[in-house]
Amino acid sequence: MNKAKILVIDDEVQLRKLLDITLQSSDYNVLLAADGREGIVIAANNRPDLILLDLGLPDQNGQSVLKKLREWYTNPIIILSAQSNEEEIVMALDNGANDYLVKPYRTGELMARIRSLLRRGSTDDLNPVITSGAIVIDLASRLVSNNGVPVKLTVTEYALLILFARNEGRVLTHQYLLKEVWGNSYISQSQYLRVFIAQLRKKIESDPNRPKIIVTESGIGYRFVAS
Amino acid sequence: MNKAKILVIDDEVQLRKLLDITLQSSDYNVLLAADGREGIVIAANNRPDLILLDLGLPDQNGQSVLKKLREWYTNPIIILSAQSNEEEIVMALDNGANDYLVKPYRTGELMARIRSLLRRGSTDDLNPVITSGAIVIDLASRLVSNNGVPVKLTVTEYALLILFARNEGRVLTHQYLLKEVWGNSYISQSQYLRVFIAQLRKKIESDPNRPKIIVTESGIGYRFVAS
DNA sequence: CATTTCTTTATAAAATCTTTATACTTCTCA
DNA sequence: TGAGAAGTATAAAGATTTTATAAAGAAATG
Repeated sequence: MNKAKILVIDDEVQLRKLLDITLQSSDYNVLLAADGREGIVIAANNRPDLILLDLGLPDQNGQSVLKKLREWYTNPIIILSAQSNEEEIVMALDNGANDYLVKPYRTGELMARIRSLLRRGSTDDLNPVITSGAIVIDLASRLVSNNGVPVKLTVTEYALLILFARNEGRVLTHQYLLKEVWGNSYISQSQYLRVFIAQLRKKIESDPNRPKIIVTESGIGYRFVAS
Repeated sequence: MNKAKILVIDDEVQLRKLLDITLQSSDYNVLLAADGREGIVIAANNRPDLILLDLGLPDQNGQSVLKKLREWYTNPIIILSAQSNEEEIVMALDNGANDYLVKPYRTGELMARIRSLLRRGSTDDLNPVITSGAIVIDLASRLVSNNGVPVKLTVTEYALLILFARNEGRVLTHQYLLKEVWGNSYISQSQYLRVFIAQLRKKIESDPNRPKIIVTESGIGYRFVAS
């Protein structure tokens, strides 16, 4: 899964920095904007997955920034504000905010609310898939298929295939493959590797005698070729 | 546009009545439940567009009601609670709540938050039912049937099956399954898992010796295959 | 207390890994 | 070029690990 992008629009430097650190440590990609105008520009260019918007912005009324964003921006927007009067909250929510937190807010709660909003919105569940010719590797489901037909791989075979797929086009030496899949103590067991390469080819190559996906580089190692 | 249906689950009569009146005057259809058990039943039968859930319920822990609802209910859930401690809020949000309001809340704000949540969502999804071959899992009524014949499952078996069904096609590791169903301290008890998998297969597979629904991925875990 | 469900243990079966044997390919250098 | 060496491919047998299942005792349920 890809890191979610979060845009923070806040005029206070300290708060911006604090949020930056907090969000980064929760493994989000963070974008920062110091005022509404800048926020709108960055949002338009980067399409963040979520926006944290401080209502007490200097350059324009926060509510109008919210409205402008909502003209085209459909992902969640959370309002952070020192204002706790109901009128302001209701207006923000009716202007398209998905949540409203009164400052000082609690970090854990903010993070939970962010998770909650990202959870639903993430309809574009991009599950990472690697393809080479007829074979498709679905990393999230740990599923490999050849021409749509599921291929059953053992743990070791799968580890080997993944390693190849991740280094598509590159020659991987025997030592490297043995070290990565079996561990340091197996580095000299190259016969080992051959047995598994043969098994893998039997399962994914259309003609195992003339391999096109896992190609031998005599004396060095093997190479995974995607078409 | 049709009136939105809102289910209120709250044990206090006065609050329930107050919400009933407030919501009706905002032109919603209101359903009322006095405890978690009743709430789940009404939710299953009526598929409300939104649920207001009071966490201080008498019959069971509110968080567990929330979890049970979330097994199949996908529309917004707003938590109302007297508890304002962060832990409780974070837990509720992570258990699938879309919002959390601390009592006493302001009516106008609650209404705005309801509008906000109804604005997006309302992707009226059909029956939360999962099928694989002859077996049918009705998540809303917690009913499993094999060729139309009801299958009797223990709580643990059901929890396991649900976990599989929600991750159809994906390989679930032993550790993950053990953690989710039995808790962190059971992570290494994989023999355990095998016993329950065997039991489940005996109940739902047409030929338990050649399983087609719960497939073994040797060395890793199991995979649920829907047809 | 009877019944159901959970937990543990034992053992058989299956799948996978490891090793061995042998044939095949590619490379090297007289 | 072609014979030997080095490297590679593959099948298959044996060893090991992982999985399936029954069954018996413990705990929970009602």
